[in-house]
Parts: sequence; C-alpha cells; structure tokens
Amino acid sequence: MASIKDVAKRANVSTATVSRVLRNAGNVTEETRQRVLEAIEALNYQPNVLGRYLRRMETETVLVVVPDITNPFFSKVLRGIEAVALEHGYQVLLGDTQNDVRLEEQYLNLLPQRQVDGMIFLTARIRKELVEEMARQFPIVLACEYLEGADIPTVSIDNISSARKATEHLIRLGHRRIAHLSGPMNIILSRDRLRGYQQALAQHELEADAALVQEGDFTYESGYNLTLKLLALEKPPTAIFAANDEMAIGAIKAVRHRGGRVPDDVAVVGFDDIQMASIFEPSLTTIAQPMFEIGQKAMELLLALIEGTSARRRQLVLPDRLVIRDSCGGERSA
Amino acid sequence: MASIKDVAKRANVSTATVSRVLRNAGNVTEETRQRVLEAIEALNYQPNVLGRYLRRMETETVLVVVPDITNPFFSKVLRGIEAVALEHGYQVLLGDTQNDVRLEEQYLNLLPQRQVDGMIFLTARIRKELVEEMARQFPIVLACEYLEGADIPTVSIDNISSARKATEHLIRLGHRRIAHLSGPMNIILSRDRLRGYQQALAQHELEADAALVQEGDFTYESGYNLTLKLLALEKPPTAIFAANDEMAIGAIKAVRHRGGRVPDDVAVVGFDDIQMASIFEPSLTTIAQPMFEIGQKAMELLLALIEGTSARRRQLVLPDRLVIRDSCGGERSA
DNA sequence: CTCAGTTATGTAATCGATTACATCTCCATC
DNA sequence: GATGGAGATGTAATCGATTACATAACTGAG
Repeated sequence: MASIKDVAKRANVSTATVSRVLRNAGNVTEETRQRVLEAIEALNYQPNVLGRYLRRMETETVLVVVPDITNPFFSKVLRGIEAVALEHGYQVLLGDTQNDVRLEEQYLNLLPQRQVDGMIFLTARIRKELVEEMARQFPIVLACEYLEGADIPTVSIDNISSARKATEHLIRLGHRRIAHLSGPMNIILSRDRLRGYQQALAQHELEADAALVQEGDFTYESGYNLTLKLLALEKPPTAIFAANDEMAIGAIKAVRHRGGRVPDDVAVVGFDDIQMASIFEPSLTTIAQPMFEIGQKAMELLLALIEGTSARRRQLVLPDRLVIRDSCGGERSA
Repeated sequence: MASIKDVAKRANVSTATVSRVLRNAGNVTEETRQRVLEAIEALNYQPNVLGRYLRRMETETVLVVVPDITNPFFSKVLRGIEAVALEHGYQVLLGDTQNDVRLEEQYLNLLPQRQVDGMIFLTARIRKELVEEMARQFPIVLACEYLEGADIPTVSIDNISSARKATEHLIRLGHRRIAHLSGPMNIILSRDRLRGYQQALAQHELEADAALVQEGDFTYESGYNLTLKLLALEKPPTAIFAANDEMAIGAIKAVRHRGGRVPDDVAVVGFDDIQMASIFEPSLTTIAQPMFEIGQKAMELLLALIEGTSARRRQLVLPDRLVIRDSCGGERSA
C-alpha cells in the first residue's frame, strides 16, 4: 500500500505539500498540485485515515446506540440521523444492544477511547450518573428516551400527554374498562406512557384496576400473550392501549384467537405509527411520532455539541399526533 | 485525558510495561502489574484505540453494507452478523446505502483507507470489476446477493430453485395465470427469482405472458401499485408470486382494495418469511430464508479471511424452505 | 536595486500505543 | 564463583498523516 511518503517521493515534494493538496489547504501552486495529483493517481493512493485520526484526535464518526435494530421504529429514527450525518461528512456506527444494559455501558466506553466523536442513545437504561459523568466530557445526545433530571441534550415527544390523549380517545368512545400493555418498567418512556394512561383514567374518574396493566417488552409476542391473560380476567377490558404498535398488533391477534373481533369486542390503540400500523387490518389507531425528524434533530444537536457551537435549546420536544383509524371503531353503544 | 505515558510515570515503569499489562502479554511481575493497574485506576485511564490502530494497522471493525436498514429482512441478517462479531471482539459499522449505488462505492473505499478490517455486502449493484479488484486486496464477503462469475466468498440461498418451488406450488394448486412481482432488474437476486418463476412455467408448459411480470422495488408500495395494474389487465392473474413479503402484502391489500379476496380470488406467495408474514392475515405462504444463519456464516467467512485462515468452502448455499400458510388457499376447483 | 511582505515549500515534531531489540536481574548448574 | 538462560524491564523506532515552525522564492513598492 502506498503511503503519503511514496506520493511525496514520486511527485518530488515533501509530505507536507502532499497533505496540503489532500486537505485542499491553499498555498500550493497549481503546477505542484497537478504533479501531486498525478502521483496520487499513478500510485492509486488512498490516505490512511488512522494516521489522520490519531493526529487530529477525531474520527468524524458517531455511534448510535439502539436497543433493538429489528424494531422498525428505530430504523426510521436511524434514517433521520444518517441523513444529517451524511450531509456533514460523518459516518454512523451502529451499536445494537439487543436490550442488554451491559452492552449499553460497553458502547459508552468508546468515547474516552476516542473511537467515536459523539454518541446518540435511543435507549437509556444505563445508570444515570455514568451517562452524566461521560456527558460532561464528551458529546452525548439522547433521543426518544431521556434521563430524569439530567442536563443532557434530548429529543423526544411528550410521552405523558400523548398517552393521555390516546387513552382519552378510548374514554370518549365510551370505554370504561381500558387495559394498558406497557413497555418494560425500567424504561422511563414506559413509565411515562403508563402515567399518561393513569392520568386520563383519573381525570374521568375511572377506577384504575391494577390487573388491567400488564408489563410487556415491546415485542409482538408479549402483546399477544399478555392480551390472552387480560381476556381471561373475570371482567375483561373492552379496550386496550398498547405502548407500541407491535404489541397492539399482538393484542389484536390474541383477541381474534379467542374468537373476538376488533374493534367491535375490544378496541385497540397503539403507539409509534410504524408503517404496518396503516397496512394491518384493522388499521391501527395510534400515536404518530415524527421518527425521521427525531433522528434529524438528534444528529443536529450532536453536531452542535461536537463542533462546540452550543445549541440554543438543549431539550427538544417534538409534536406528535393521534391518528384515528379502524382499530377502535366508532362510539360505543353499550 | 490521561495517556499511557502518564500511567507509566505514575506507576514508575516504562510505557512498554504498561502496554504489556494492558495487552495481558506475560512477562510482568505480579507486583508491577498491580502498580500499573493502580495507576490506571487512579488516573481513570482508557487506552486511546487510535494509537493502537495505527500501529497495528487494524481496527477490529467490520462494515456491513445494507441496501435498506428499514427492511426487516436485513436487520435479521444483521443480527446474525453481530452475534458472531461480538463473540470475536469485532465491532460492526453499519452502512445504509438507501439503494444508492454511489454510496455503495463510497463505502467500499473505507477498506484501503484502513478504516475497517473487512466488509460484508448485503447488496451488490456496484460494478463487478471494482469489487473484484478490492476483494483481491481486502477481506470482502457477499451475503444474500452474489456477483456472477466472481470468485468472492458468498453466502446465500439458491434463489432460482426456491422461486421455482414457490411458483410450482401455485401451479400445483391449479393456477394457470400466475403473475410475478419482481425486484429491481439490476439486482441478480431479482433476476434469479424471475428465472425460477419462468422455469416453473416452462416446465409445466404454461404461457409466459410478459404483461404478468411487473418490476417492483421490494417496497410495500410497489407491490400495491403493480398489483392494481395487474388486476386491470383484460385477463388478470389468479395468482401472484411476489419477490419478497412486503410486496406480497402490498399485493394482498390491492386485491382487497379492488373488492377481491385472498386467497379465493387471487392467491399470493411471498419470499423471505419476515415476522409479519405469519402475523398478517391471511398469513403468507412464502419462502423462508435462514436470515440469522446467513448473517452468522457471512461473518464467519469474513473472520476467516481477515485472520488469513482461508475458509474451506467459499461459496455457501444455505437451505431454504417453502412455508405454506393461508395466502394461497387449497386446490383450485375452476 | 533593496527590503518588506507574501506565498510556496520543506523539516521535523507530534498524536498514543505497540514492539523489536537491548539491557539488566536473578537463579540454577556445574 | 563463573556461566548460561530465563524472565523482567527499559529504550527507542514505528505506524501515517498533520502541522508548527523554518526557510526559500517571489512580488511589488520605494
């Protein structure tokens, strides 16, 4: 492999000059520039980025830590991140934790090792102090998730109010026994959606039956299994608010499996508005998150941190909206 | 940030000794080892990997080039890759080309720049000579896709035979007008599936009506739109073989949109067996690819290349199987 | 023609870790 | 007690590019 020295030798200049041509840093005669370019061409030279990295102590690479890459919600957010990254010449390294907190911590360590210039976490189960400590020294942005009381730049929606909105929609349709399929309780996001659900019940003076809240893990399977449990209750719910669309689809399948119909027997509301939400039948009523935009904004915040131009607003709350489709039907007669 | 020199100074040893402790390369007294470890602890030292990379000229990072990360098929393959990579201490960099060939070429260039030790391509639209040239010097593995006549390690299924199998299943059920929703024709994989479809028709002496073959792009939308076109034909098909599950689901939705039923009016077969294939109603008859295993094997091949232990078999063809579900119904009476 | 100021180019230090090689210490053996 | 060899540690070169600083070449004003 040709190195910058070989190019310098062939073009009869110093390595400094070659570097200047490469970096497009002025002060090079057109004539020498041409000679250098010819040498590069002739030797098929590609600069070894590791040398550059070491000297400049930056890699122009950011890491995105994802809890589950097979989840379409996250791949959409990722797309937003990639779009902005590409535009600014950054590479995106992907860390899939597969919901394993230890992996999350491991990835965090890439920062002091200088392997990446910054990180975006789409998950935040890690100890808060750890992240805060790291965030003091290195660029870190949270997206979708956040850490209570931590002053770390964050992009998300208001999960409490949107969960309340979703639940209220069911109440408005006349439902009184509304179940909630939550996400894992060690995730703030899940707790927020649960809280929104509870707030809506309280505001309408509906009883909060603990048996109606089941903790899932955002997978289709958990939605399916927990719904079977709900349906086996002495007084089963007439509506289910699931903390994401995949669990909502699982819920619908379970209702059908038991011979019920959606929305007639049980109404279902999801969360996220992944593509399948509009394709599946019945199509899902759900909370639409601006996934792509969340990714974009998160990457923009991160760039601002990396480049030292501190962003004005460090905590971004993006608008969501309730999309009404077929899975919760019209007003309830009974 | 503390560097290895600071640690050496504090522990009163040379940097060489510190490095030996870090690398766990013997020949260090337990006593000095302890002293070094204490210094590392005290300074909260993290080795800067860029230094190591430069010296050793390897990054223990591999890049996976994916045409579309939002496609669940690829994220499953990715999981298989990650599993093996993690086990061997490699990191996985993700390159999402969003179906843009130019990006594919750009990623290829990370190899001579030494940014990554090897690459796995889950797409191969790039010029064959380019890849071959690069593959002579650097570890490259193709998965899912392959390049005709190129001697590059590859993991895939036999797309021709599996497409034939899928089509034959429809013929066996009594269908005579079978349409094919293909992938983009600049992809070998799409051409193979088309060929398998044509072979099946030919073997059963069925007419190959060009109007029944429509070129899609693997998205739900293309499946939907092309099916509307098919249904508008003077003699519409009674069965559709789609080159992937997402287009198959699009096809089903289009049939329904036109008031038809699946499988009664039109039978549909998909390809890949993504999770949604079994959840969607009617559940999809489809070709199941061993996605996770494709990823695993690809990464294993790549590791063998990187570590110089040439793999015995360089072209792996994994078994697929036809999964029969509800979308093509039973034998046809008419 | 001279001198200051600009522009082009070269020299060599630097980033941080790894490692070939040199040196030193210690111990066992004869 | 001399010798050899193994083991521990240190010295310094090295990876490849960048860049501070030095120097050379050139330009234009006086």
